[in-house]
Amino acid sequence: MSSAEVLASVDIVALRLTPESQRLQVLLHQRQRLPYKGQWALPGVIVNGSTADSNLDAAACRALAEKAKVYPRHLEQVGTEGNGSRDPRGWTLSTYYLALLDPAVVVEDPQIAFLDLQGVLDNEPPLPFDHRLLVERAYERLAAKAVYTNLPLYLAPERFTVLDALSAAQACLGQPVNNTSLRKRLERMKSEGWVQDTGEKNQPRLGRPQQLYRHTPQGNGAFMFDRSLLAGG
Amino acid sequence: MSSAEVLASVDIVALRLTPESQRLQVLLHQRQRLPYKGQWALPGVIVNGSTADSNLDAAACRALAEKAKVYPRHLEQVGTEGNGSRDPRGWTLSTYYLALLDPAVVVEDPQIAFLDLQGVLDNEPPLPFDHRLLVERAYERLAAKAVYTNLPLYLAPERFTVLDALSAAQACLGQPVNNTSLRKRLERMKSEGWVQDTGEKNQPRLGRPQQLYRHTPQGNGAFMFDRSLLAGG
DNA sequence: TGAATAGTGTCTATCAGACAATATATT
DNA sequence: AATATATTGTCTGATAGACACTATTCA
Repeated sequence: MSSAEVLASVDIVALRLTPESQRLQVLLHQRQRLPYKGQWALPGVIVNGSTADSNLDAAACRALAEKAKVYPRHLEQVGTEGNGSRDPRGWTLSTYYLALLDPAVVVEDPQIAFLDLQGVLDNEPPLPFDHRLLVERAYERLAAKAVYTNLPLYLAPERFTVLDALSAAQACLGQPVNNTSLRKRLERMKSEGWVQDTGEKNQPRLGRPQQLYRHTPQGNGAFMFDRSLLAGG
Repeated sequence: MSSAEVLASVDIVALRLTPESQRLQVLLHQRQRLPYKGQWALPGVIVNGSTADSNLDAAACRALAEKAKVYPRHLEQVGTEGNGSRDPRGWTLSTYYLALLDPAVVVEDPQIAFLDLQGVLDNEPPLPFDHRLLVERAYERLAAKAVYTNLPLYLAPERFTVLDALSAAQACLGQPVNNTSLRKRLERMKSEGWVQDTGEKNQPRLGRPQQLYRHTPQGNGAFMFDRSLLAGG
């Protein structure tokens, strides 16, 4: 029943905001091979299979580049699932990553699509393997980190307004976020060099123009706040 | 250079507090096989190799049970390292876990030892493979979570005093923790059922007796506080 | 001028943290 | 009584959050 080696793959849960910045979408790709040929699934590759990989993170980048020609703003490993039932081919491992994309990314490949995250979590459409579970875990990671880091900003446009940042945070958390609190967080990040005021403005259909900011991460990690955004429930 | 399958293992970074509750120690085991036979290394097993594993978590439990006959209070997956240079046998994957042990655990097996965590991080003794890196990552996870969860309590004795909880937190964070803040956290946990007052007391050599508490987790996750313990720097 | 939207200022509640005050034991 | 330790209470500071107020545009 068991052998010394197992089939190992890397799967990517790549998220972006819809153009209206209201909802999250998952990048899926239509499988070209068995099993589950033709179904929408997470982009992934076999680790160090027909293509050599220097390490797992490189394999993750390769998966996104090969399958979707997309380069993420943020990429982090979430976990590894391994058991004998997730893949009909036998005992397999999948290390899965959370990737956050620029909302401006375009994909013309018809085998690639962005589907509504909440739909996927509700099994619409159902994904093969345990991909729905992987999506859920990756989203949980994002939601947990959105409470006390700037992770949502990696989903906002290159130059963003306060409203863009607010929408991103709300999409990550799945609930309303206090406008004042978010502004204060942006202020603090500005004073620490993580956000810059571009000086430019964006004119909405009506009303006062919106200031445009730019996200300028100082280092690899995320900016950590020392309080939860959801303290008051 | 590459094949369809890779060697996958699970390694455990199991920590406990020293009897004086001042420092953390890592559980290591003396390797019985090549490579690195005779050296102190993390306990681990080949996933679904000569022994079948229903899933990765089960393999992690098996590693601890087989190698050290130890059962952790808390076990969580930290990450997976995979590359061609970490193991002389070729391209390998290791999924590594953080395990928190009761300080009362005893191990009589001479092939098992608890070595000082800080020493191991300083390469004393040097560990084979990339085990030092895995230890570092697991400890980073613990330190990060100690800031806003009750994770350190899983390292405290079954019935603990405020001082025990304080020592555990300090050992996890690697820096002093405010006594008042910790007491208030215990108060809150008590009001939410996560800590119980046993009514018993412990008499130190001198001075007022210490109240003894018991840690009673309500569910699988950790208790989350909505502020950092280290907000003031 | 009025509607719509953006941005600022003020106040409250909560909790980390410093520190003083009190309680309970041993010698 | 003196000392040591634990525990309680008081005060300050930072910041999330609610909300009122001001600013800037278009129709």
